[in-house]
Amino acid sequence: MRIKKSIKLKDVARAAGVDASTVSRVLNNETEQRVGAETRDRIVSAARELGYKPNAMARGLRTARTFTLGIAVPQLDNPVFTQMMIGATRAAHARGYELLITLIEDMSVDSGIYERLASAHRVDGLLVSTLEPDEVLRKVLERVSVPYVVMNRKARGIENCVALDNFAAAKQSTEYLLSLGHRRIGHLAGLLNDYNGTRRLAGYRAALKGAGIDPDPALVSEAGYTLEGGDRAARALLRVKPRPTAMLAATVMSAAGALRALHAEKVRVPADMSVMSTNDLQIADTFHPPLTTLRMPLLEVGQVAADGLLDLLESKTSAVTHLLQPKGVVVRDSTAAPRAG
Amino acid sequence: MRIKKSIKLKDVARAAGVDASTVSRVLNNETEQRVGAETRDRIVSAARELGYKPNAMARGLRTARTFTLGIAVPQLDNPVFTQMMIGATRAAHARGYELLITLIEDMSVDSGIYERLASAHRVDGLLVSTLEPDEVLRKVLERVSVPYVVMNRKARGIENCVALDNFAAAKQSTEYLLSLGHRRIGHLAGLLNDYNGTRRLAGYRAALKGAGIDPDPALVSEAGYTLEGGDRAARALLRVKPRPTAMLAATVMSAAGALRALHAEKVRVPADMSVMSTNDLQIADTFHPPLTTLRMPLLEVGQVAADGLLDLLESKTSAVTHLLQPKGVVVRDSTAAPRAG
DNA sequence: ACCTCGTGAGCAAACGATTGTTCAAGACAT
DNA sequence: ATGTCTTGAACAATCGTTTGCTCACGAGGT
Repeated sequence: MRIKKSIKLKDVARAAGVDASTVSRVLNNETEQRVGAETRDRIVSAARELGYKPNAMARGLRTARTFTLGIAVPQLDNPVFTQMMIGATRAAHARGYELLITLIEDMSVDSGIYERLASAHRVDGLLVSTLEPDEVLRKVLERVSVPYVVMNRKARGIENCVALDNFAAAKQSTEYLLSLGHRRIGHLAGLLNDYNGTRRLAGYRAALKGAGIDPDPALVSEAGYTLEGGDRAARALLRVKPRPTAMLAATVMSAAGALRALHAEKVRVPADMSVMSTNDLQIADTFHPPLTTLRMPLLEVGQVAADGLLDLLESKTSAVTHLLQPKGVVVRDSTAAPRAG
Repeated sequence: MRIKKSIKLKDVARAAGVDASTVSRVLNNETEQRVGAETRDRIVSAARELGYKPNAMARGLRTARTFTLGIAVPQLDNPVFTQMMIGATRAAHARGYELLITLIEDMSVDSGIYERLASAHRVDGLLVSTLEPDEVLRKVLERVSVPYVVMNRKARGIENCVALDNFAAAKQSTEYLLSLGHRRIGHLAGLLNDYNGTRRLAGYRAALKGAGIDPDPALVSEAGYTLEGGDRAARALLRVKPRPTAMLAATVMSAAGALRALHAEKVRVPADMSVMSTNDLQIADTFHPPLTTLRMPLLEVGQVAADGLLDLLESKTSAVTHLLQPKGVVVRDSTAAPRAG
């Protein structure tokens, strides 16, 4: 393949008739350092003309900064994570950083983020998203030698987290269903032992109480975040008497499972049952009927986390803790008022 | 945040009572170089004990190898690209390489992959997937100073490509529909000016001819790769007389659009119309009815491309050209025999 | 006229690893 | 006992940048 000799600082220096150190200072905008205006011009144009790009390795060695962020996610075939990645890459690129991606399939055994990234001086900081329990996460992260921000959860004992306000999400979703006239609303809960799952359950309950309804524990069924889970949990709710008129799913995937179960049981959506999800994905449009959702700023989680991490690195801030708010209901066709009577 | 002093080669050398150069040779398994067995043991255990990890920047500077691959994709919210990324990360990690991700929104203006990655010595090679026309792609890539492999297409004038055999995919899909008894099969084509789209169309035609059926041009409607496109193209096919009994969509997304249109037009699937897609995605399971597809080795595209690129880098091969084959029909519920008569 | 000071730019030493070359010491043959 | 090999390991240069320091020169103050 093509071999092009690369332009070095020295080449620019020679072209401009100055020392390499002077070129370096000019190109790095050292305002404190004094360089004549005319010399500066000569250097800048020489650099542009030659198409000079600093060697990232050399610079990284000298300055101990890589201008690279690591992002560790457990899956790539889940839109939740890829949305965050999109936000993170945008933010990183906008500030001149690159993104090194690493898949952490099992954090408790695979210490990749420590060994490969942090310890090898490949990244200046880490963005981490994971499904592991808090203690496991903390244990891994305490070995990490660079600043980090945890995405999409609030973990005990970890300061820098950017999470979604899933309490508000479930509350607002439930309130939307209430506003349609539903009184018996079932909840296909996420995992009830994790942060996001418990926050959603609390938000759902808060909305009901706010409407003067006493939450019925029989209407909560743990579905996790999968199609199968949603299917199973929806069937469980169908057996409850009196039957609910609406179901609030934690995720789009579990809502899809619910829709499948409802189709199978010949329950019409939305005529006999409304279904909605506390978060939104593009594929909600492909469902039958298209799924009403609450739009959550998933992309912004990545963006805010990356920006926060960079602020941390540049000492513009000392802590990154955000709780991002829902962005409103996306009304599609899976919700309607309950049938009279 | 935590600052840990990092262990350097010199630290290991001091601990083992030898010179840094000797440590380097041992740790890099220089079989040619002679080092006493006892010394070797002492070094290895000292390195392990101290938890030594070579500084990637320093090594990269000296060796002009970064052990990093760049991967450039136009979107991250499209499973086609994320599947390839999964394969690529697995292959890269397995061979000790990291993956630097970059989003190329518009290749003709954004020369990111050249400026930021190749020219700055941040990557040893590039994996590129893009939707741009061949000429644009070639123009951008000819500036790139590192080896590269193009994923998911065969581009004119570019040697190293890993593509899917979409001719075979469309042919096998069509043959499956034929085997169910369908004779009038519509094709929701991809874009007819790109490589994959034309290959699929050809495969679809070949299958029909193989069954002694003369392809009816009226049964081909360009749908592109979107929900809307699939909806529109499906409606067009419904107007053709006599009406087809099956539709072959290029992608899962356009099939979703077709399902939507068929629901709206009260055409039952699969009773009145079979629908299938020439490629598979997880979300096909969430459709109503679940979509019959052909499984394509999307993940393997990334894997093979990354492995090929690494072979290229290590001079184990001089060219990477693969055409990956379909992996069989995934029968779900959207296909059935046509109704008698 | 001499000393001081400010300005602009070069010198040279890092950063941490790799690698060509040199060197010391023991083995062996003459 | 002397010279030649072989073996094991140290020495030192180098990769391309950044950055502390030195230095030359001209201006300005006394």
